[in-house]
Amino acid sequence: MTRHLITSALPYINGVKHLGNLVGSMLPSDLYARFLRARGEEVLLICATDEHGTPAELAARAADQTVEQFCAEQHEVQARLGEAFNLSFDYFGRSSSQQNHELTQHFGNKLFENGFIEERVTKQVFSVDDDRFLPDRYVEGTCPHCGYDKARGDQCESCTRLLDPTDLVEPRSAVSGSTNLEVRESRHLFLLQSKLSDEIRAWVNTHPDWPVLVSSIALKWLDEGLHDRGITRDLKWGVPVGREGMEDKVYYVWFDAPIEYIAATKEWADKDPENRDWKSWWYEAEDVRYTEFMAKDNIPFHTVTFPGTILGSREPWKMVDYIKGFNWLNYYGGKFSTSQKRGIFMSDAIEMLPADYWRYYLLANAPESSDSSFTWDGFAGTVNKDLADTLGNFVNRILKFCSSKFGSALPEGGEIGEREKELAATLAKRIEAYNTHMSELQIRKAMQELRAIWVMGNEYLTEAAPWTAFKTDPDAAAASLRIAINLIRVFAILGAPVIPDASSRLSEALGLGLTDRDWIEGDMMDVLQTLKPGHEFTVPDVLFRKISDEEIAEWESRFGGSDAE
RNA sequence: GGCGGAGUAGCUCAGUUGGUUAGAGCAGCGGAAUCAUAAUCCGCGUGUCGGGGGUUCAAGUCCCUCCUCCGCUACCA
Repeated sequence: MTRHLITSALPYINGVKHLGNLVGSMLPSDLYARFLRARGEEVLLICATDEHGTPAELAARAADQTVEQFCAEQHEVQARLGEAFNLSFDYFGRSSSQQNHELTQHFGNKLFENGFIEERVTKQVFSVDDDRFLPDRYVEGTCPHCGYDKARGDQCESCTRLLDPTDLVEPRSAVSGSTNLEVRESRHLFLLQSKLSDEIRAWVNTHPDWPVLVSSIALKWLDEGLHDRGITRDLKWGVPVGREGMEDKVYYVWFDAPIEYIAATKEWADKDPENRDWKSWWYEAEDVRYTEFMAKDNIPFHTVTFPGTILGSREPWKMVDYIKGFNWLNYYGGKFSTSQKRGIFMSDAIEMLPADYWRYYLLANAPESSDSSFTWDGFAGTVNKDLADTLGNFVNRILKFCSSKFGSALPEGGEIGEREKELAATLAKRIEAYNTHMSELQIRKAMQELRAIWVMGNEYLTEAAPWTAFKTDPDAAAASLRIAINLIRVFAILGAPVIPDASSRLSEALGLGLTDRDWIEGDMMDVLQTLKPGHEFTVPDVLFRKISDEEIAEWESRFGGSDAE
């Protein structure tokens, strides 16, 4: 049977991630993994923090910590937030792990052996006072074209012209402001992507099923011609190149980060080597289907750069089968931004409301076909209407009514008839559509279908009207209540990949002990009669609370989310 | 500048390879019901499908052009 390897783009170590990061890779990867597990599939879901690079070093410096300390702490913060949002990673690794050092060096060496790497001498800006080389964008100065005094060494944000750091007038270090800069020569390894271009294109062409967003970005890069790319940096923090004459150099973060997908799997296996075989997932893994999740900024690295690394190794490593790419989640017209403190961060969100509220809203509004917008109004509307009213209130009304009229167990008596057959038929159709959308990763459509399934419960109740039937024909009321309570079980199971906490509470209320391997299958008439008369239940607390207008107003002002901004 | 994505009802969005009166949810209006978190269910949409031109028996869907927004542009990751 096919095994499913799933990876989420690695969140960068540089601070808590916002809702845009969450919905752009981590959350949908979790949804897919949970869905597949429930269908009985073997799944390995891998994520990790991406810890190397200049921003990590500077963030550590700003926090007055060593970069090792900083990364260790931030990794823990992100791991805990992942747990808080119920992200069911089988392993959440670190790109700074020993395993990744070994694998990154392995790939580097293979590429070298196979003639895809060569050394070149480059000229780089060196900041004497900072005692470090500076990436182009960490050199600031006055733009020679427009006079903007905060132009960066790679591009002037004012006139958008591309620049070279040496073009800048009065250049200074963006790290310290020091103007004591020199241009020094440095030898670096270059990945000869131009030699691999045809192979990469041929590989991309074997995947016509990819979303347009993904393949168009990949082909664009290939059509423009791949540049040979420097894959080492003059930094101390990173994977050492380990080559003679390059003792002070590390691999570029974008070279080692995707390799961490493999290395994190090894980290996972090393925790329990007797029972876990990391290599079977990645090497000659013919029975594995590999799906990657990422936002659109990551697509070139996963469709071109990383595949080039693997192809150039001339070893049979697993390459991605399907890529699910996402657009941006915007916040009142602009991007969520860490540096500008715009938007909502995972740590803020989880303090305000439980994970399920965010999970459902984000997935129901996932930016699949284009950028989508977060608004507080929309968020509260979705939570209140879909979760509290349609789903939560259904559970509440039916269990309260049953318990007050018949006691806290499924009542006996009555027979099911035509109405229930219709319900079963519709339910079967909707579940099939839900399964299809989930399998095809049409996330918003899947959420619409899930919601439609919840609505069916209320429709059924309106038609069966047990509160009316009870007065004249208690048996008929009992029969429809049994069906309705069985629907709650159906909702608990189908909703588990999306709102796992609520599903657990429903499972508990119905005394079911559902696991993440349960799913709804088989004849729907049987499904709707799974729980028999006499089966006991408890009435849970309100499943989802409503968000008030006052809260919306408060959050809008607290997070700067108003159109008047 | 180049490349890519997007502009569809008040709001958020669907609209397969061009084909009957352009759809959903929310909001709004009317009705039913009263078990329930004042929740539910039913009914109601004359929208220049960004503007203009073209191809076609037929275009939101193809072609050209213009406008607007967003992203990428390879040493931020």
